[in-house]
Amino acid sequence: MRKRDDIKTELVKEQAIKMLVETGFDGFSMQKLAKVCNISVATLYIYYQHKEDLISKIGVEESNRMFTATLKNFSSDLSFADGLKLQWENRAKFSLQNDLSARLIEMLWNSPYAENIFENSNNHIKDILGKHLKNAVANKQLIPIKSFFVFWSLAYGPLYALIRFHQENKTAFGKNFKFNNQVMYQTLEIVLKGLTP
Amino acid sequence: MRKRDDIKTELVKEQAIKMLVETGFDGFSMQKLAKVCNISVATLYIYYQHKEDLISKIGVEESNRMFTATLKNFSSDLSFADGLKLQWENRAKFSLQNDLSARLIEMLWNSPYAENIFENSNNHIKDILGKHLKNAVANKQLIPIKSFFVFWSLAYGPLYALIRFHQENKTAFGKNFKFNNQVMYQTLEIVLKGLTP
DNA sequence: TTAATAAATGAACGATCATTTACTTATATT
DNA sequence: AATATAAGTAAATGATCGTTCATTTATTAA
Repeated sequence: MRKRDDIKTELVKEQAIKMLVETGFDGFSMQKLAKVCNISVATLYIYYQHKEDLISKIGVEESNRMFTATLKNFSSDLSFADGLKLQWENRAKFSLQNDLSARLIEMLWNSPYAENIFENSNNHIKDILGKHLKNAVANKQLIPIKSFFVFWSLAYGPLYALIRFHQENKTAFGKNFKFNNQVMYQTLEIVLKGLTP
Repeated sequence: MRKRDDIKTELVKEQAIKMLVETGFDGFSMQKLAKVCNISVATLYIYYQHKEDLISKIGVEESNRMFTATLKNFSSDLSFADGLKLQWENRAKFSLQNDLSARLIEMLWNSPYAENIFENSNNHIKDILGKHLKNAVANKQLIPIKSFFVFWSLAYGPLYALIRFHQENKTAFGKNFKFNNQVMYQTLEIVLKGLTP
C-alpha cells in the first residue's frame, strides 16, 4: 500500500479552480490541468472518475465550504437583525478571502453542472433560514412575509449584488467599485429598514 | 451578388443560444451547431470570424435586447417609485418571455467573455439610472444614498434574486418557486419601504 | 526483508475540436 | 443572357480533447 499524496491532490483542486475561473469551462481541460500540476493525466483519473466528476466534486466541496462559513456562529434563535448581520459578515468575509472559489461557485450556479452540485445541499440551509424567518415573524422583529423566496430576495439579494459588483471590479458594471464594511453596513441598514415593522 | 439568408442567420443565433444554455460552454462546438442548423461549418465562418466572435456578438446582441427592453418607456424624470416599478415590470417581462436569452446573459456575466461583451454597454445604463437616482434624492422621494452601487443593490438586487430563483426552478435552491406579479409587487413594496424617507 | 498493493506514470487511443481550402451555387446588376 | 460576386459547401487539416492501458514506483504491513 502506498498513501495518496495529499499535497498533490490539493494542488489539483487549487489549479482546477484557478483554470476554470480564468479560462472558463471551455478553456479548461484535463491535459492542461495535469501539465500545470506537473503530474500525469492518468493520475487525475485515479483521483476522479472523469472530467465531470472532477468539476462536480470540487464544486460540491467549495460550496459546502462557503455554506459552512456563512453559517458560522449562526443560530435560528438569534434576533432577526443580529442573525442577518452575522450572515452578511460571514458571507462577505468568505467571498473576499476566497475570491476564486466564490467566482467558481457563481459560474457553477449558472451552468448545467448546477443540477448535480446543488441538488440537495440547500435543504439544510433552507431549514435553518426558514426557522430563523419564522422566529423573527413570531417575535415581531420582521414584517409578515409568507414566501421564503420573497424573504430571501430582500434579505440577501442586495448583499449578493454588492459582492458581484466587487467580483466584476475590473470589467463591466462594477468598474471602480470597492467592497468594504462601510458600504456593507449602509446597505444592511436600509434592508433592515424595509424588513422591520 | 447573392443575398445572405436571413432565416439561416437567425436560426444560427437561436440554436447557438439554446446549445450554450443547455450544454454549457463546454458542450458547445461549431461543428455541432452547424449540424443542428443543417448548414456547413464553413458557413459559420462566413457569419463570424471565429467561435469567440460568434459567442461575443450574440452575447452583445442579446444583452442589448435586454437593456432596451428594461428601459422601455423609462425616463429619468419619472418619480422614483414609478420609475423603479416600470423597470421591474420590464425586466421581469423580458426574463419570462426570453428564458434562454436571460440564462445566456447570466452565464456570460460569470465567464471570461464578460470583459469583452459588457465592456462599454453599461455606461449608458449607468448614466440613465444615475440621473434618476439624483433626481429622486433631490425631490426627497428617496433617502440619501451616496454610492450608485449601494443604490443598485437595494433597488434591483431583490428582483434579480427572484428572477434567479425562477430560472433555477427545476434545480437547486429555487425548487417549487414560481415567479408572478403578486410576488414581484410584494417584494417591490418592501424595497420601497426601505428606500423612501 | 519481502510480499502486497495502491499510487503514479508515459504513451497511446479514437473522437472531436476550431479553422481553412478549393470549389459550387445562387442572385443582383449590367 | 452574361458577368460579377458573395453565399454556401464538402472535405480535409493538424491540434487537442477525454480516457485507457501496460508498466513502474513507493510505501505499508507482514
